Amino acid sequence: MPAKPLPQPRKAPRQKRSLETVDAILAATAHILSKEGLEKATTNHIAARAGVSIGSLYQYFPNKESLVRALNDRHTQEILALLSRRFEEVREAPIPDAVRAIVRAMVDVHRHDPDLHRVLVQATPAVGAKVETRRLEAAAGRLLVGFFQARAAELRIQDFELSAFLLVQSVEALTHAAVLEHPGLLEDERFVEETTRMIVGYLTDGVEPAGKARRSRRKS
Amino acid sequence: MPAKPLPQPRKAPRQKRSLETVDAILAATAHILSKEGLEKATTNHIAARAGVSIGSLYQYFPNKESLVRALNDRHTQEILALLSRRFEEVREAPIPDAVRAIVRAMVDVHRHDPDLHRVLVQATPAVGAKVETRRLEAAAGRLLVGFFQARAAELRIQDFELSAFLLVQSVEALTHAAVLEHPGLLEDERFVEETTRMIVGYLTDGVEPAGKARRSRRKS
DNA sequence: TAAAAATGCGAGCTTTTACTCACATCCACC
DNA sequence: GGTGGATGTGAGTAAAAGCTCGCATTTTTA
Repeated sequence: MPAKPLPQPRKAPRQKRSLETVDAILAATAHILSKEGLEKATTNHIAARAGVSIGSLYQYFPNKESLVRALNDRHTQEILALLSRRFEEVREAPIPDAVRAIVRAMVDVHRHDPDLHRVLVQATPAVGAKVETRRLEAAAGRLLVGFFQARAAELRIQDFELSAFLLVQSVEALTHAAVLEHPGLLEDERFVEETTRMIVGYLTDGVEPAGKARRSRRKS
Repeated sequence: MPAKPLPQPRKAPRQKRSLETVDAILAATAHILSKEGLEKATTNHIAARAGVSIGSLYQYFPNKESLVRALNDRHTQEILALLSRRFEEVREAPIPDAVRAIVRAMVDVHRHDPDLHRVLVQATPAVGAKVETRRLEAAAGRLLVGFFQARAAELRIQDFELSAFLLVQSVEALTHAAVLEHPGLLEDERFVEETTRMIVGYLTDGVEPAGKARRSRRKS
């Protein structure tokens, strides 16, 4: 992979007028991506929809990639902010409640604008934005590891890093797959419940509230 | 999304000579995709690398998409064939062994040519080939559901379809994430073990060989 | 209010790239 | 060996889309 030209970031908007321009451009990008798809998202089309000239667009975004990147970054930030908050909230909650809250947070984020998320998932690798996704996954992983450390006594997992990787990837994939293939699942309580059950089982050993432990004995 | 023109499939190769041509084209596509990336994979470049004229390429592949599709289809078939075989083999194996075998199969498939897999994962959504991936997931899901039905007595899951969805998506995501971000993990025994443990825990209730059941009692 | 800076404009340039077509060559079959 | 179908060729076409640049307009500043 030969190094890309690496375009200089354009000047940042300073006046109110230009801030609105940038907003309009991003809004148009999001709208076109989610309603018309990636291939219809040409810079000229975006500029037109934003009610802005193509020249103005290139004053703030050095190239097409940076548009998708900007949207993706925003998305990424939102998710991370929400996750941080949730992790804070459940710091001392019972494990099942904590896990459920985190899973539900992920579902909620994606329920907001499924179309946009779908296209971002699809566009992100094509553009160079895999980096951002990776950063998000890493940050989420760190939050999880922190949680594990604080609650180590209640967990039976050994390698926190590895476990965090498994869970981050699984939950991300499940919400994405739901968005892409079974949008209905995002509204389905069972989806959150089963996912929670899987994770809690992995982290602890069984979800049953206590004492109700079942022992299915098989041939050793 | 307006319907695509849907290009007619070109004529199939009949003589040995042309079969070799088709092979060379596919090999070149795979090579360029895995070594130079998606954006370098122009039709002219592929034809050149294959030692074939651009005209010949278009005699057998109606458009660029169909090249990536053909590769992806082949990949998909391989995975499905391997999975079918493995599911057959473990039909009566203890659950943990069965799960481990399936997980390992997925890892093995991706270990073969990680670069190609990486690019396919990245290129597939950009091209229309999401369909094929979905078909694979559906087929894998059916294999899993079949397994669940045969072994229902040993499982505590209720909704086989939903559980199959969770597991198919999780395992696929984990192997892909490993390929993309931590290629080393594919060689790491712990990766297979932890993934297996997560799944077995979800399916049954705890992996401990029997009698060794642990009861971590928490505040109800 | 005048100069300077920031912002906005959009015709059109440039490059890229998928794809065609008219023709040459090879091979099977009689 | 000759005929017709299969196969191979690659210069060239056409369309798309990213992006520039010279200039107009608005806002800030002094």
